[in-house]
Amino acid sequence: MKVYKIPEATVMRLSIYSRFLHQLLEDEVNTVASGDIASGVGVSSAQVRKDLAYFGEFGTRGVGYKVEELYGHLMKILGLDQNWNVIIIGAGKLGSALALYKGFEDRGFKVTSILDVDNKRIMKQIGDVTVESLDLLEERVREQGIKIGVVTVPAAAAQDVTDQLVAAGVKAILNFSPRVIKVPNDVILRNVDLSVNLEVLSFNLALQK
Amino acid sequence: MKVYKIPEATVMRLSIYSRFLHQLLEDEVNTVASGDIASGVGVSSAQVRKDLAYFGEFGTRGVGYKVEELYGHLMKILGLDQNWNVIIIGAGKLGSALALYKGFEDRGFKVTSILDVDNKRIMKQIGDVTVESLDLLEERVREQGIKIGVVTVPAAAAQDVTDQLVAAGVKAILNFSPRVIKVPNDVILRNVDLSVNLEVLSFNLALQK
DNA sequence: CCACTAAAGTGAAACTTTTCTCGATTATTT
DNA sequence: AAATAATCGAGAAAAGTTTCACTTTAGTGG
Repeated sequence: MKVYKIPEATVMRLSIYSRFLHQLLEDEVNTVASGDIASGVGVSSAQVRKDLAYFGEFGTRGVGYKVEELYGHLMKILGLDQNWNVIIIGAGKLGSALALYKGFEDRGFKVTSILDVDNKRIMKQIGDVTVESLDLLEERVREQGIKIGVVTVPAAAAQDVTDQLVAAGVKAILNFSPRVIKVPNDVILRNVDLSVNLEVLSFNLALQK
Repeated sequence: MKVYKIPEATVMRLSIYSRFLHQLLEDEVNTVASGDIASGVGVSSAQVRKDLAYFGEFGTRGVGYKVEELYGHLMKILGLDQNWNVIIIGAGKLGSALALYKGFEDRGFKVTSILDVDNKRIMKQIGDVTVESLDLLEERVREQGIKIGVVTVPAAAAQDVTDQLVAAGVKAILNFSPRVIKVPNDVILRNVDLSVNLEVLSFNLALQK
């Protein structure tokens, strides 16, 4: 089985499957068929099986998958069998909300640093992290072994902050700013553009009128 | 030219192109080639032309596109030649951050209602909107002509809140809760799953190790 | 222990999206 | 006025993704 290139859509679905399995675990369900997962998350059963097939054979023909076992596999595949320290740059409303977002902690992401340039925000307490100066970026990344950075600064500052994260050795960046930013090839970038998402809705609404 | 089915990826890129064009407008650039847009937002020039081709012929061969004109077309296509009133359900950190998010206002999305079930949040002031009881959902949707709802409630409440939005006549939903929710066919749904995004990063980091 | 049923796994087909290539058109230069 | 350069638009090709249909295997009931 070749694991050359996994479609990003597959990875996103795996993440969703894993959360669905977690629900099943809590309900003490032991086995689950691809069709159950499929109807639970709104895809086809063939899709579920194809997605899993990239990584191995986890099921038993005629029976299905053991929930706990498959869940373990998925968490491992997603790299969630470990904890990740995360740094957030930008302590505005969005950065603060993300820092306090329970969904991250539940999945093994721990926000260990929040930095900002604005003196009014520095020293502010967010959860159990204190906002610090952006000058400490490199130091915090190094001492906390941070691989993942989250950018929640205004568009104008996004590229600059990203460059600093890259220079400090961060390997993956989640960008919430509404600006296209560039990173070297060996750094993984994902954009969560809140406006784009609303605009896709707007487009579809305008279309059906 | 058939406008039967536009890929969602195309719509998302149009949104990004339009913001890039807005920058050019501010810099008083008059014309732009598909290649300029392409390198500005990190796609291929053929991709830009194909995306635009779904909607018409906006350029001049040998020359390029008039920035202002193309910008106007894109805004129209995206349904941003009008303002949209938006209701947010869930006045927690994330809901509050979104309500105050400047990027929405800039693009014609106005948050006119924020509702919650929690009495501790009701009456709170967020920007110039006061948090109100979820009981007012139908009333506010009706009187404010709301088509777009944003769900920022905990996973357990997401489906229930969504059903209420649908019942009230909302036609498009942006779901931030980490739960797969179901809507009728005629309602447009988009999910912004913050954890999924981090997990895609985690997957790729784990892969390259 | 054999027939039957359920469901995973898989190769091929269908479909979708992106990239390539090239003819057409416009502006510019000589 | 003709040659040249730039760049769009579109059909074809390529690549990628999803769905289909079938084969295989494990468990179950007679």
